[in-house]
Amino acid sequence: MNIYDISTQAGVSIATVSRVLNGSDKVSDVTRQKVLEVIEKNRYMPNAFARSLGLNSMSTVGILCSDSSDVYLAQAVYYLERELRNNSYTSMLCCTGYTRQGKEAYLQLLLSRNVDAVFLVGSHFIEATPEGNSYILDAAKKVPVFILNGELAGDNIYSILCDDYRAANEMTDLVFNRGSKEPIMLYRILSYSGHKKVQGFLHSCQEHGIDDKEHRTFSCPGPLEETYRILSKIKESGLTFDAVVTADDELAAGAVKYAIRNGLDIPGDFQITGYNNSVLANCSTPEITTMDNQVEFMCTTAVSQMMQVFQNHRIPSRTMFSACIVEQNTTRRQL
Amino acid sequence: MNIYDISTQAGVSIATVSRVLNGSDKVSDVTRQKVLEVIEKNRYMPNAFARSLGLNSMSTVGILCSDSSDVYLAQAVYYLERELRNNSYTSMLCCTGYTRQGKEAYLQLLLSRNVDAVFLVGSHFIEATPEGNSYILDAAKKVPVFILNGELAGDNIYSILCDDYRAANEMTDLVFNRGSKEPIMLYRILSYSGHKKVQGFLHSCQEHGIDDKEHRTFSCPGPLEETYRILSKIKESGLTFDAVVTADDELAAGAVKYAIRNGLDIPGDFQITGYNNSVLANCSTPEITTMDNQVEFMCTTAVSQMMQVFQNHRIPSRTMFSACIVEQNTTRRQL
DNA sequence: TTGTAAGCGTTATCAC
DNA sequence: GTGATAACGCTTACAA
Repeated sequence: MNIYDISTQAGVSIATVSRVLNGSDKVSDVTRQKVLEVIEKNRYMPNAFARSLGLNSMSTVGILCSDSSDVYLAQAVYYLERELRNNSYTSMLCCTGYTRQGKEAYLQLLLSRNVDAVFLVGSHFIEATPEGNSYILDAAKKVPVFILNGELAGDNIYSILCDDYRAANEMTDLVFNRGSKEPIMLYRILSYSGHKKVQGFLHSCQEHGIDDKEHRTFSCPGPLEETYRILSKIKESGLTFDAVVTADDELAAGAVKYAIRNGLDIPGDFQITGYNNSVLANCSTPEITTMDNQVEFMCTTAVSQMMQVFQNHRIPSRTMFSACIVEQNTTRRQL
Repeated sequence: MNIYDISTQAGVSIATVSRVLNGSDKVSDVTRQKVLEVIEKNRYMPNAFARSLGLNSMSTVGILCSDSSDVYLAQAVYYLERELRNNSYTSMLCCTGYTRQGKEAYLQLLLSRNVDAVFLVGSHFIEATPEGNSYILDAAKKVPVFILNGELAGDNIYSILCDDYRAANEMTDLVFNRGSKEPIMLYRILSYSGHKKVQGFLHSCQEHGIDDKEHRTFSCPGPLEETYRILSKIKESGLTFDAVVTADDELAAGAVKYAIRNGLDIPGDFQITGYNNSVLANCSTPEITTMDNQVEFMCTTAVSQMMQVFQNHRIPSRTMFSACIVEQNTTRRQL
């Protein structure tokens, strides 16, 4: 069943059928009615491939993320997809893993499918060296690229990101205000946002006269139990600490485990802060003080920027927004 | 830059270029080399739309799920996407929400994009009445439909699901064996799998001589704090219970909260079991005994079944696999 | 082994 | 308002 069959049955040309399908007003009501009837009767649906070939677009965008089962990224993917669909775009999801190779290959894959735009979700995508990011610049020659929670300067590239530096700085300030004398920080890796968070932590330490601050940040890329082990090792090494500022809620949950297993009183002896305001912060008991980095806002902003770009509006190449602290029971005495 | 440009530059016909692109062996090495060179030089990529129009396929499948930010569904989406990509298919993700309307609309949307198959992830898709599922049967007339963790009989429909009845039954048995005298059960809603889990719980209660078992199952669709409230209410109502068997890890985390806030000793006074073996089970302290329902296996199986269907192999319309208990510290005294 | 030409099912530009 | 007809860029018989 194609447009020819419909045109024959309705006694009109395919051009007219096409006009009806695309809501052109240059069709008489009588004709339109007749055509619609035939379409309805046959449950005809126009062929998407032929349509895309003509229009050179399938109203589809690519979402690239390292791992869509990560609680934070899963949220982002969810909101992105919702907003895109609200704007009549469908989403192709590609999980790249964390290797440069994967990221490049799957970006290529999306481009080969002629997507209209690409969203890179998560700061993992940005490498430290310019050559490391050349594949993104290449992609941007074909379609607009939106980087969520990461930043890269370049033509046709738009970065939408949370001010992680300031957020981590404020979070560390909070911990000091609540009585910590010697906090440490746990982060995953020094990705774009990981780096910012560490800097924010260090700056707050500086302001509060912590001398050995450079030795108070620790990478912890592994799963939950590793967080526990790393904290135990830090303790054994002789470094003392009374608060753990972390780069995500899972790390914080690991720190809660450490505190409970060691019989530490939270938040009296030991404060903990998370990041991302995810379900993990609330699953934990006590509920973890965390940072709401506004994933939903980030995603709606990104999609709305995409729509603007498609309408040839000029938009800023960099949009930064602030996060806000959600204080719960790992920094504040429970009510 | 299209196939004509390449053919001109290489001094061959478009048919030959096409053959090279598609790895046909009916091309001489010399010609192939020349063509590949030109392709390389121009960084030519064939137009996906034209290609799909000719082949009537874009090697794309639709993944429909109610909410991809749900920890369990996010896992499933992740594994599905990975397996599909390994088999050279890309994934269109559509989150439908929980209304019948949404599910139907987005299934239509995917079909209108000419996907090669559809995956329905989560038991929410199956309605109690046959009319409620007619839209799935309709879809199956066009493309194979794979239902993950749900079941529906029909031509071209394949159900891959975990034996939730047996799993819940075994989990409840475990709780009895560990000394519980009066367990209760919390479930989200009576979806296909929700129903099975409740039945499994009831059967175990039956076996263990619990008389008022019908009054010991409770729906708890809301977020974490609601679980706490519901448990408090049950307590107030006068019903006593010493174990909570739940239908997912988040419910279990809520039960842990309830126990801790009430100063109950876990697992001595109070046992808790989760479901799904998600990160939430391990984030909690104590770590929650949970059910590994093998999401990864489910997804790889589904995708491999899809590949078989595409090769016109006959495969069973229903595949059920068993789950296995991951016992942790909410049922067993910590080592 | 290579080339010619006929689809694939739309959209869009012209005439009328 | 409507209808021919030419793109769109590929795959694939069939012919050579």
